[in-house]
Amino acid sequence: MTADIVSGVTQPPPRPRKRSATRSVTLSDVAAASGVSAQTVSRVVRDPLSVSDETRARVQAALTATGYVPNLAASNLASNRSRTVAALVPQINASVFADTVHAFSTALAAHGYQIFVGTTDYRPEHEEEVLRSFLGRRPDGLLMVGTRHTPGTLTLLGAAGVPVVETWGWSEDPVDLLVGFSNAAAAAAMVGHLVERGRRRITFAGRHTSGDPRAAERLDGYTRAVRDLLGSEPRTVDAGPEPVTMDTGVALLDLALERHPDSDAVMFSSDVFAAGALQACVRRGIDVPGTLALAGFGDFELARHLVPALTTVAVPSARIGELSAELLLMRMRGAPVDVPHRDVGYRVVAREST
Amino acid sequence: MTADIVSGVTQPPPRPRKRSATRSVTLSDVAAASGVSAQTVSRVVRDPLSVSDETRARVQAALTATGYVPNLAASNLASNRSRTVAALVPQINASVFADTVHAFSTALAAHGYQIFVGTTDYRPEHEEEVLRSFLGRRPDGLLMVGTRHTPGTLTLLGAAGVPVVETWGWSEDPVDLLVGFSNAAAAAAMVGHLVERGRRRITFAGRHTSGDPRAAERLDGYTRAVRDLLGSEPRTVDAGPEPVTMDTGVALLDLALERHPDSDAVMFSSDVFAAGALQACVRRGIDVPGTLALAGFGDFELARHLVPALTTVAVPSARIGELSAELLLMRMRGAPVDVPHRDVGYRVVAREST
DNA sequence: GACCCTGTTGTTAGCGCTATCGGCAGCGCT
DNA sequence: AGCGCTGCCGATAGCGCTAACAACAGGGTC
Repeated sequence: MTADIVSGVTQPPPRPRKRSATRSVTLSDVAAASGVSAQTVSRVVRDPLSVSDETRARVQAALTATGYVPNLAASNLASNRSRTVAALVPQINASVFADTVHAFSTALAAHGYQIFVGTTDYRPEHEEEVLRSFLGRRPDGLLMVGTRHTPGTLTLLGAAGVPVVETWGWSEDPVDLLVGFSNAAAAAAMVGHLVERGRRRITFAGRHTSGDPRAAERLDGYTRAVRDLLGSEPRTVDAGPEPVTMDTGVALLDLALERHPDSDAVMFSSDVFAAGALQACVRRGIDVPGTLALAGFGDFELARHLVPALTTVAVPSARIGELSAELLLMRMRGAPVDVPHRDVGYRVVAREST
Repeated sequence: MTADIVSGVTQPPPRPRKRSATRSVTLSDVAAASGVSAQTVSRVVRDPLSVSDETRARVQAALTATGYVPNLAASNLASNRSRTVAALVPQINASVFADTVHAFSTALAAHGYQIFVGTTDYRPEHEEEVLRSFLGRRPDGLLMVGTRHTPGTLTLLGAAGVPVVETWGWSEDPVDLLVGFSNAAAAAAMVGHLVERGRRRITFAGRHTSGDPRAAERLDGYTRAVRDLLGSEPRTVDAGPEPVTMDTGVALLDLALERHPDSDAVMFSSDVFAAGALQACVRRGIDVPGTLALAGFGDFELARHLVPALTTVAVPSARIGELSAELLLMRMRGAPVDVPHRDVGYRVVAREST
């Protein structure tokens, strides 16, 4: 509009640009209200002790008076740190992973990190997509359930250069950190237990062909153990892409009884399946463990309450979350991690159902 | 731009500032690689059709060649939209809420939103803290479980000016959107069912004094119904701050039998409690429903599998998530929401345990 | 030819915050 | 007085992206 004459040169008229300005309180608002610079307010927010008592008090008063809420996006951008950690799990509503995530989240929240949870719905190709969208947030760390990944996932992880913990499995060649146990060994141990209880015709029932690598690993362990201990061929039934529900467990039981009618034990890849099957047996009057022994995996709370109580493999879900948080914190701080791969083990819990 | 002599005034020489530059690929990297401006690359990423076929192809090639992953923090800051929605739930590992969150998340992910989940651990004061940290991300929308909030929470919500859906309850005076049902009415309906089945000495067992407003509302509904239908005083037992587990359910059963030994029915504030109690009865040889009727709340999958199958109140958890997403999407788009408060109802599911 | 479209691309100026450096006072020591 | 140090605070320049506008070509209309 008005072209002013400044130092003899015509300045281009500064056009006012409109932005849909955020309606919220900014650092400079607080700065103005307390008579200091924005930088000082930022210091009060992030490291109060680096500011004199007097100034701090004044700024803090202004902080509460204005109701300032920091804009983390701006903070991330400026500091190149997001104070965010992403967790990639197959399902939130699967309680085992929920326990891990809960412990992980609690431990990290204590250090000022927020946790993003993403679900892959047991679809490996989905993992890549979710990961990509998460990396857009530039997380400072990453937790993943599983140790098997697509090449695309590995490329993304490599390019991102973010600390990663893989969990719930075991690998000879982890991406970075690893907190887990051998699903195969755990399943083999369960076979050992069943054999010890005199079972000889053990069937494995799970969802091992449709995107659950952990179930597949358990199947491997089962297969090897059956061959080693009993010298017999594996007998398996598969749930395909069916969801991990008690209904599916009942269906698996039916399948097992149909395909392998001489089974004297069925071990499931999850307590959820086993619980469904167990209740179905009770309802039908199939004697457990007299006629048929049943075993699960995971040691959900449910397992010990059922009648008969369910034999299962206990896995320290919450411990996995805690330990993952611990290792990740060290790595994010740049501290050396002495033992980056931790085996948390498993435990066969013998109960009434076998 | 450069420091030259402008209008006879010597400009101070610009010192080069060092920043710990992000190692990752930026828009301008891609722009340079494909010979267009950064803005055009941005357009290709966000709205491919606004760019000519030829340019788009070239840019997309560069995009995959460089492995570009957008920095969402920068995007948020510039556009003042985060494409993020936050969900505040009491617990992730409580499967009912997990179903809601899952449905919510799935519905919104389809529209490009990412979901932050935060847990309050059934502590209202914690809600405020979590909310504050979430608002730092400037979410475009918010889902909250519950309709009762602290004044501090309400202030935060008001100042933030973000669309909000309250869920899992009912309120005469919602903050904004509301997708839920009356917990009180649902509990009353359960009392009605029990009375219909001939029960007269009904005990309510729950966790209603320690930060679970929904359990408290159910208690209210129970109390009113008992007075109205039976003209008797309420009999209740409380779990205090104990977690919502089957163990606690057993403890509640013990408490009920001790305090109100003449009870002919116990209704629990959650299926988890009821399931624990039910299995304890089976184990102890207490005839259900002969001696004692048991009822839960939530209609978890477990309920219909138990023997005897558990009578409960079915609540459309997933539907709540879906509908919330729907309403929130409309509001976030700025579209008018015709019916901003939706009652999704409940349903008493009579099974063998009563 | 003047005019107004439409479609496509580039330019500019931030969004709100923090890293980095500079400045200045106050102190202790030589 | 001179020096260095520490504690505190402010000024400046971005972080990587997008909104808003500018620019321009090509086409049609009158």
